Amino acid sequence: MRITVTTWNINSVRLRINLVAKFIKAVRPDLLCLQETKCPDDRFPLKRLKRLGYENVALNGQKGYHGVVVLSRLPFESTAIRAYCGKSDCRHVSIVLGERAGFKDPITLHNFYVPAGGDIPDPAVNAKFAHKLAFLDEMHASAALRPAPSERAIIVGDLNVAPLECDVWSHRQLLTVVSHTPIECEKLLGIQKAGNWIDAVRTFVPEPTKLYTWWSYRSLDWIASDRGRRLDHIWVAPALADRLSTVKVLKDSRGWTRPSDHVPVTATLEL
DNA sequence: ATGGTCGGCAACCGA
Repeated sequence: MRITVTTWNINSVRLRINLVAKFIKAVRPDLLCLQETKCPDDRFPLKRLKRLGYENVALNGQKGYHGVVVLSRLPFESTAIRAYCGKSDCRHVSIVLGERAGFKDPITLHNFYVPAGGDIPDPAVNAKFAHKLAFLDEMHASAALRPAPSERAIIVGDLNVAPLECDVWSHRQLLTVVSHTPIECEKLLGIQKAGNWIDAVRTFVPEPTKLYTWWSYRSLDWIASDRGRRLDHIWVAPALADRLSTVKVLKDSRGWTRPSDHVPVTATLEL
């Protein structure tokens, strides 16, 4: 059995529902994890997505900001939502695939939208950056994000950190820019290390090859300047490491009409 | 060196 998992910060699911449909028709992932849906659950375009084949939906949305969802062609055993930093922000949803989906051994999938962290990389003067660091600390401390050796688990999402030098267009110029400051990179890599997570994307595109998943809207010519960052991630637990067969970053979608500033990242697992 | 653009939702906030 083969499953495909996509993560995509859609930056408003209602505005870009036609781009979601276009992506689905081209890629048809089994699991589509979106972030920044910017949509309350009762306004989510459920019918359209069900018609597109996604009958199983784990929603965690709110009005105006944030919001995550897991859309699935396969039925879930369970879903869960975790609140981080004592806030009601919709930044996490997880699902478990099991016997109903044809898996004897369950697979847990976490979908995260880590706070972006504002502009000033100093937690003493920027509460948004302090929130981001606290959020990463809470992820580090979470037992749910430290899978046992036999446990089949996946983390995806817009983690809003580009941890490696080759995850940004200029390591030197971004050292003081939120998303690539040393403290964030250390914290993100610390979470990865504590859970023995494998960075699925870098399994196929190893360092030092440059690879990005986000290009700012504030660029006259995003493709010519190519000042990107790799903010969107797929990590797998050790039990799934040798099951990865492909990873694709759909850079073309950044050039679609009225695009998201993030592009979809898709991993394939042979189970 | 700075400012540049989006989306939500109705004045700015967040990215």
